Amino acid sequence: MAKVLTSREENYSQWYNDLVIKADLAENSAVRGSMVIKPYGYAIWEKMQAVLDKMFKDTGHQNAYFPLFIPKSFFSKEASHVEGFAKECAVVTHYRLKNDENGKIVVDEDAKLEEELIVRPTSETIIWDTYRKWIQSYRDLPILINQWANVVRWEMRTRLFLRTAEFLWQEGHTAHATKDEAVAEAETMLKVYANFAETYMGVPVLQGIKSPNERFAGAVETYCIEGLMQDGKALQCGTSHFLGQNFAKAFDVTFVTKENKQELVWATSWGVSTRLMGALIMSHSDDNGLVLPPKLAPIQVVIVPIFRKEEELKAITEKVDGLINKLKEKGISVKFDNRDTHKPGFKFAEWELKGVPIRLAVGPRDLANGTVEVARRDTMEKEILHMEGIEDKIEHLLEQIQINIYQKAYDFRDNNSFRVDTWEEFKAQVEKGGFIYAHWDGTSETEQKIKDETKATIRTIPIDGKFEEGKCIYTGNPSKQRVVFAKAY
RNA sequence: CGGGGUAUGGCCCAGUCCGGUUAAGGCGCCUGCUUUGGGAGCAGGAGACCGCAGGUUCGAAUCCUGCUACCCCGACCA
Repeated sequence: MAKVLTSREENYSQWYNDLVIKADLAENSAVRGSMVIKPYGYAIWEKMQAVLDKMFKDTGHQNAYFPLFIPKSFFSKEASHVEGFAKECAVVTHYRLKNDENGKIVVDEDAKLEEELIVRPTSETIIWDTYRKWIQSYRDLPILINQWANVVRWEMRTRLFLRTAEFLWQEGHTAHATKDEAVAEAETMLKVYANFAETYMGVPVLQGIKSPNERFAGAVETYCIEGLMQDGKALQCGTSHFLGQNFAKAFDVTFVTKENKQELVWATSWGVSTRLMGALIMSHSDDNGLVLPPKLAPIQVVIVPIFRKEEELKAITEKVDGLINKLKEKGISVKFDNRDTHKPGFKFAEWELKGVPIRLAVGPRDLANGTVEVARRDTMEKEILHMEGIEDKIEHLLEQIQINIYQKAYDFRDNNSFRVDTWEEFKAQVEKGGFIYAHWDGTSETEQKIKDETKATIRTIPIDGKFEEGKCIYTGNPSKQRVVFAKAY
């Protein structure tokens, strides 16, 4: 088989870059750091959106849309928030172009904006400025809103899906009357994300909270789900924030309680982005290409006819037409690849590269025997089955593949999670990769020093982590719980 | 923003050191024939102001100057 991908062993990040391009998911654009998401890649994102959107609505949220542009003055109202994002903001300063004396298009300096506009890196500020107008009484609460949007963070170094200057995401922004309710909301959405990652993406994730160093700018507490990629590096797959009353204070959002008292509103925000595409790719795929979980695959079953003459294709088409309908009735997406411009071998390789979970091949031999060749992408196994009742077997096989993909990723994480108790051991393990459960004294200084010396950061402090007395890996100071360290994307 | 590298048909790239007149090859593309159960073969064909702007020269992809873009490594980050 002709090799089109760099192998993972040879160069993991090159493998990833090759795969994104070759599987037709996305490509670099004319704009530095911004990508074009191609139809096949976007189809996966759309499936993710559809599932998540339903999950959000099932938990009581509604969609809305807020502006792309945020007045600079709004942005500077919450001190730690602005500090966190200031260095990566795109700023709009003018609203008109003109021809200069040489006929070149230039910015019209006369069209300077009174107040500069920030291109949103996230929407807390514009949303909380709006919520002030929406909220007067406890009767107006809670507000449970989500928006699907693009945001811009002017990153210095970018990678397709994992970090781009502009990316797509959803951001939920909720307002509550009590602290407990807001905390519960942040935790609920974390569970939604974890459920989505595991059940649909087949990516096992650790759930926990972020250390202060890794916390979202403006949050009181940041919750996260963390996945482990095949190269042993961690990838944050989603975050949910308990924002306390920070934004309510900054934007003066108060409400009157039943007891007629003025109080500040409690807030949360939560988001997942097209970065999930990166997690999906890096969790399951192999040296032959993408491996997609059936629940998110744009095409779940591809049928490749094997034929010499048009009459043969016609006979095969008649035979598989019924099967295609039966599969569609089951809600299974099928592609009949009847192109006569490519040979079967080419198609096999191409659909493997694109990660289609199941491939059926039907040729003259099968027509004679009433059979079909079934190949599954995750294990690359092939078997010949009778056409009779094949649709039930395919439905079942898709479920099996979904389970197997998750199990494989789970086992990988399990085999790459380590408990480490000495600094020497820790440094050695960081080099090898994986999740490292170690004791930490709870201070930002120690975390920073560990990061400076090893590049490993605290990915999460597990929520369901067992409390256990121990000594900090770095300082030897007492610790009550192991936290998870790893090198991260 | 530091350090390194690259720029030549749609893509990968040779040629650049040492200047010389049809800019080589592979992939892909088009046409035809033969093929089709794991990325087909043969024959023919189209496609390039050699990143941009100057300069040196009889002559520049090649030498000089300036610029721009992209990639890799760091600092920053979902």
